[in-house]
Amino acid sequence: MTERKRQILQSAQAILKKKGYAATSVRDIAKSLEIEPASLYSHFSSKEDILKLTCFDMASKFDEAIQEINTLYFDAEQQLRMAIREHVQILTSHLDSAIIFLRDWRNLTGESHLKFVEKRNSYENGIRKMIQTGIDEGRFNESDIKFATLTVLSSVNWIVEWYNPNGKLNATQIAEKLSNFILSGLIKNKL
Amino acid sequence: MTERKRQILQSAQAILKKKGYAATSVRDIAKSLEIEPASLYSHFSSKEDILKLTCFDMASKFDEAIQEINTLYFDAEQQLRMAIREHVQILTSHLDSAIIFLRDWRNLTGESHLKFVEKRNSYENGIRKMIQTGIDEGRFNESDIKFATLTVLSSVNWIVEWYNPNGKLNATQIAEKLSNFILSGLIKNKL
DNA sequence: ATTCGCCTAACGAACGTTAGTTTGTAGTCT
DNA sequence: AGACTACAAACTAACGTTCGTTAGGCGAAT
Repeated sequence: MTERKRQILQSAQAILKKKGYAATSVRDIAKSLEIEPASLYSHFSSKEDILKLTCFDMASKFDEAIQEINTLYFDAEQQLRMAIREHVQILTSHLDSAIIFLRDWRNLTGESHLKFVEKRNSYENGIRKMIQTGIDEGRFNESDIKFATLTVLSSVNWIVEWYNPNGKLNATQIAEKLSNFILSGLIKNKL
Repeated sequence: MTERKRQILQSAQAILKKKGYAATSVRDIAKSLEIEPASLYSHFSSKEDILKLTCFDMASKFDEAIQEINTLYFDAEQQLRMAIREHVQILTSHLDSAIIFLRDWRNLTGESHLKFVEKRNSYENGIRKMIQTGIDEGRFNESDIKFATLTVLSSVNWIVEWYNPNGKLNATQIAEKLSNFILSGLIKNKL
């Protein structure tokens, strides 16, 4: 990927974040770069190509994070804390891409769509396993495991809807607070 | 609203839910009803009209729910539990509309957009007040109040992404589990 | 001499919407 | 009972616009 391509991609993502993929035209993207629409096709093969790159780029980041965590032999609580921290870190440090990744992946077509869903399920599965381990270790409350997984992911993902890079909470602080919140819902009371 | 109009609206919402507002054409909607695209304009003034009706209909439901709860003088925990239960109930019993409401409101333009954001903030404020009351009463942990509010709403709203009307958990059960999860993150440990 | 980035020009398709008309049905008057 | 009116709901046909994309060329840098 050339420097210029990355530059264009970034500019495109800023608009896609604002307007959504389907509501954004190739001409919108070109305009923001002050080039002609046709010029984009020197860098990308199609509009969907931009979406594909964005979505799978983000998916890889999450993939790497969870795989790295899994190679470390921590207990379930520590693993989950790390996963949340990494997840928040990825979301907040690539906010534009993150929003597109979470909101617009549905617009992927054909094989890309299938592959994406697969990757997403695989990540979800990774989180699920951590929670399951916590239950097996007797540290987490027994609960509907799918429910717990999705609740965890939802609180984490919604961050992108309100996170403000200039706000008073930085990514690390958010991750910390969120971890505490989530884990207090999972961990057994020590009576 | 005539019976036929309601019927068309429902059919339209089913497609909007699947494809998203921006990616759905007037012709798509017409096709599913087996009528001509132009015929839709006997019932709606524009494509956005359909979106407007859907979004503000849902907004009213949430509005009514929170106002009713506020007239009951329960303590913060009870209020929040009721709010979550009602919220889940509304989402799950109007799943198509709910998804459009949560995902596509950004496509509203002009005054509608402004008004919607206003209504949304007002609801968010209602939840925030409940949490604040809980803190003031000394029952909830002190915490960043905005953060807490958004985390609560996020876990609740994400339900629409995975809720299955034919799944093993019904709306009431989900509300119950979710309330427990959320409140265990808010309520002070009784040491 | 080749490649890169961009251009102009234009394509066919799909878009939201309109104007004006037809059809079926229900109620009213003779 | 049959004719007349009124209205809702659909139709046909088309409008101007915007869409994603392609073909082919031009200038500057390597």
